[in-house]
Amino acid sequence: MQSQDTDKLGPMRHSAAHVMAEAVRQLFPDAQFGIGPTIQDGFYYDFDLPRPLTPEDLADIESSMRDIIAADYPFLREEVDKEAARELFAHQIYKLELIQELPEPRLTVYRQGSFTDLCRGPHVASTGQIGPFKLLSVAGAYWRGDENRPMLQRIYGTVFATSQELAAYLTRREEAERRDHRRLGRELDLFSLQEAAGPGLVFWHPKGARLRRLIEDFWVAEHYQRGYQLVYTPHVAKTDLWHTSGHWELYRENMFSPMDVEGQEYIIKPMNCPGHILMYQTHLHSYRELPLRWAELGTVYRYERSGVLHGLTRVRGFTQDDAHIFCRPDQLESEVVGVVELARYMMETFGFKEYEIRLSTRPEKYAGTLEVWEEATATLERALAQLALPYEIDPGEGVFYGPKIDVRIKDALGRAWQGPTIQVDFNLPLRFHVTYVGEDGKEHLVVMVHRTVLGSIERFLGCLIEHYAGAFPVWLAPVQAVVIPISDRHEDYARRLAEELRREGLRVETDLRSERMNLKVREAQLNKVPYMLIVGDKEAAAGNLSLRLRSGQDLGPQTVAQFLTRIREDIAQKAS
RNA sequence: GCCAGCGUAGCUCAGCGGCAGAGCAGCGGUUUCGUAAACCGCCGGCCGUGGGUUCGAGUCCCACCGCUGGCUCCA
Repeated sequence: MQSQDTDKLGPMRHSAAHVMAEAVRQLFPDAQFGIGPTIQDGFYYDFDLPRPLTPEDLADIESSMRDIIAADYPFLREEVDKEAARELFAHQIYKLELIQELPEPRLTVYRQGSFTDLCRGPHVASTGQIGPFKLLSVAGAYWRGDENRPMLQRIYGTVFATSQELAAYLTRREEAERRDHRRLGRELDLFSLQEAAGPGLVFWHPKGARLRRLIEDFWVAEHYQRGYQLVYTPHVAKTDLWHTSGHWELYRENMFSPMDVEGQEYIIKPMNCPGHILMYQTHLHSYRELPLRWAELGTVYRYERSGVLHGLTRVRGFTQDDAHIFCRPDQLESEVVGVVELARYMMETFGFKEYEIRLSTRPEKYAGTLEVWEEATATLERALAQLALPYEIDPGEGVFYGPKIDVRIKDALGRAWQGPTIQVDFNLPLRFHVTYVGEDGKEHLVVMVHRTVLGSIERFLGCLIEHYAGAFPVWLAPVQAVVIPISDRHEDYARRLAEELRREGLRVETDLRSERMNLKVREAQLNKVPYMLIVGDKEAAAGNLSLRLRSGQDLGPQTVAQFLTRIREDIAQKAS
């Protein structure tokens, strides 16, 4: 059923793109046309127009599209040779470029009504078969994705087979907006970004800091348990170090400018690896010591172009949950397995049940020899096979210094986020001459693995906020319970109850404002506090509490012991 | 960085050449209440910043800063 729908949806969306192009040409007869493909949730078409599009234009285009659809023009497929195609699109510079580059001698064009487009198809039989649609937004897009080429105007739209599905899609977008971490970050008072400080720099408010610390504590405990050791390294280092590492040459565009300190140049670190390597080199290492797994919640600063900054997910200062594993070649496979297992455990703990794994192989520009690349890539494949994990190969997408495994996690709305990454590095051990003394008494180059499981704390928290829609499970909730007295005379009891629970290690607040209970319940609910403990005459007399969940459920009277059992269970399970 | 849009009170927004507004939040009071908003009052603004046009500029123009949606890039 699903596949039937998607089978129809593709041609429908592609056809809608053609209809949109026709409508745009009605409005702008001199428009130059780029390409108009289908995408994940709809379609787009790129145009070169004499003036910028306005929201009113979108409405006009939509109504022309409705006319074209109502007229039910058939889509006519036609095969032409390149010469004929060039004539057909004689005034369309972008189409001519496409024709020029297509390898096939014969091309296809599709006509509907008065409009003809170069297109492989397929399309629906006629414009009338296009389902309910909506144009969504206008954006600039470089021709062929190249920032040195002209910028075209792209219109995004979507089509569904039924109006119910279209409505469901639009509702899903609204839901995503409600969960937006930037909005929830403000509403729940978790973090802020401030113009006075500069863009892309995050301020963690007390509640957000609490959340962050809880995640970091969990992260630290898991790492110690799995044989990692924690380290700390400085935030700045002499520019020379970055020359040695190769970052100055290869990563400079992402680095902040050097600063002068007593005539020496220093740079704020964009990565943690050189620091770990310097520590490694403070003494000789025997093959018996390896692997060394050094982890650091390392805060790095990278220059990002202003236009790419976005909430917590793209910032200029962030903390990587970084680790570098120094190991022997024969240890690489088991180390990779260990990292993937750790990553999987952490992701599942945070409620991410679905993910996709990609293995990126050797790019065109690379460090090291073909042999090491092949060996390392094969090792990564063996590790994934050992774990029986399905994965896709991304050819040529590896970093210049080694192949990598990327994990993309899916959140509660099915959106994909960049999660754990594991990268083998052949470059830095060579550049810094990072070695160990082997069984044979000789020096051997270590194999170095860079890995993160959360990516960066900032981005991960952004993702987590949206995943949970701000309603964090009890073990992560900045405030786990709020005690709500019904009237002033229950204040003492409320205080004592909160104090008792805090002594049990729980994060409990009291709401002693001179407000009605209804308001306090409402606000606790809006703040997504998991438990509301309501206390009035009956509770004060009985020494118990009345329990309400943020789901709205009223569980009635509970003893303190009952509540403790319940919440401890939640915390232990890292559930709800 | 590029294209487009947007910056008015802490937040959400109205005002679009002629006296800066509303709701919520905050503060003060009244109310002491049984599971999602009690009532009354008060405070609150270099209308993002700088320049220009005009008798007069939140309002029109220019530049810069920031944000939003994309593009490119990315943890």
